[in-house]
Amino acid sequence: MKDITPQQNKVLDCIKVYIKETGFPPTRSDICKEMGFKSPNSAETHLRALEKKGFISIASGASRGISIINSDIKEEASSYDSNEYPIVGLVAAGSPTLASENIEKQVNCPSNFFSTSFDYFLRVKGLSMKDAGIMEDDLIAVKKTHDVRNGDIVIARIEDEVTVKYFRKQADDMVVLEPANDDFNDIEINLRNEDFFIEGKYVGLIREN
Amino acid sequence: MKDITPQQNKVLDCIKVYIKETGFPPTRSDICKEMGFKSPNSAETHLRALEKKGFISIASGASRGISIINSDIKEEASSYDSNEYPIVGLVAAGSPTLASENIEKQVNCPSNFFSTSFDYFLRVKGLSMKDAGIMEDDLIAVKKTHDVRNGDIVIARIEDEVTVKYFRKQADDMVVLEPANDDFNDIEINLRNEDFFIEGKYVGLIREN
DNA sequence: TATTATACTGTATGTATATTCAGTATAATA
DNA sequence: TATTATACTGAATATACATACAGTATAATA
Repeated sequence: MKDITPQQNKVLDCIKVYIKETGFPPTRSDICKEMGFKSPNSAETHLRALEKKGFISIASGASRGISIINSDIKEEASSYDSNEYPIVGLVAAGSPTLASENIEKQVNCPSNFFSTSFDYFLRVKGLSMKDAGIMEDDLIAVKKTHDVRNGDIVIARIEDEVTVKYFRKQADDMVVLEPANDDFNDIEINLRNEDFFIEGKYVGLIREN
Repeated sequence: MKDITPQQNKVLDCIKVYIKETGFPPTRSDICKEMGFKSPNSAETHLRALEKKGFISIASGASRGISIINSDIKEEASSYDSNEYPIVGLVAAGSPTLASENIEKQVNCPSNFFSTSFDYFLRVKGLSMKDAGIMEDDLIAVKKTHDVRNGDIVIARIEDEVTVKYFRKQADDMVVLEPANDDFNDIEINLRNEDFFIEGKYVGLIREN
């Protein structure tokens, strides 16, 4: 996923504001009015770019069929610096962020709760990161990013499986995911022939007892 | 606000579910599919009734122009009560709660953040509870209470030392504090001749990375 | 250098959609 | 008893809207 451009970010913000104010997404024409465009195609191309980069999804054929992916729509809404963050279950298949049916619930949390901002909570399954103090059913705060360094704890997707592990880039085409538990083995990934994706970075943890 | 009929309630629910799942409101036709109606006018009349009763608003002329009034999200936001909680350093001497000079800082946190209410955060020193996933510098949410049971993780004070351990009452005059780390030994306390005090109970944990 | 991504204007069109009108039927008010 | 609210079917229509096509222009890659 490439970075968002300033103009695309403006369009994305404008969509979020529109939804917040009206309760439903804008049409291409609405976006033009807000942004000052004179052609609906200006909005259209921005939407396609945002879709391609994973910030929104567009329902084909449907009017106003825009939905924000893992957004902080309420960001501007709340006068306090708190947000609703989704708790995503670490289920077997697919990207954890995209599947709306995976959202357990929304929790309210100050947005500056951790030193690093974050996008969602992931409920941990298994004990592969036990020695890092990450236990079953813990909620880990995930920041969506691809900028990870050796030694970071990352949320990665290999094929259809999502996992939390230490990240280590061994070579240009080789990544090793290391568990923090002697009962588990390292996972070696050949980037050339395996579908590997960094969903984000572990920036904090919450445990309810 | 007038009473809603069961059927209207079903329609309202169906709209809410649709928005939650797709990110945008349904058309009259979508409602028909969900509800089993055969005419878009069935949906239309229900929408008008719901609008009249103040449950939704309908933007004239706009497609999918339905917005939910008094939605769950807004209710949650308005009933959101947050508090400042002190972070107390687990320093050598004295009760952790009382010493104001021990307060690292105040953090904002929703009061219903953990299933159990709590009173302050304690910054953990040492690794004696490592196998319980409690690591150095973690913040543990502490509820001030004396009602603890065997197996609970408690914040206890022995003489002038504050510690976090598993609690086990061995006999009427004997309490054992068990660490979650093989490198540490159990602490046996004779209640008759030792100054022992339960500061509170561990109800949650927060870690910043 | 050719190509791709960004960032637009402007026109056109099929269809998705809101919305009205015409009915049928039942239960609850006034 | 007349009226109003509820709960639908079915058809018709103006328009709201997505979306494709045809351009122009600039900056960033390969």
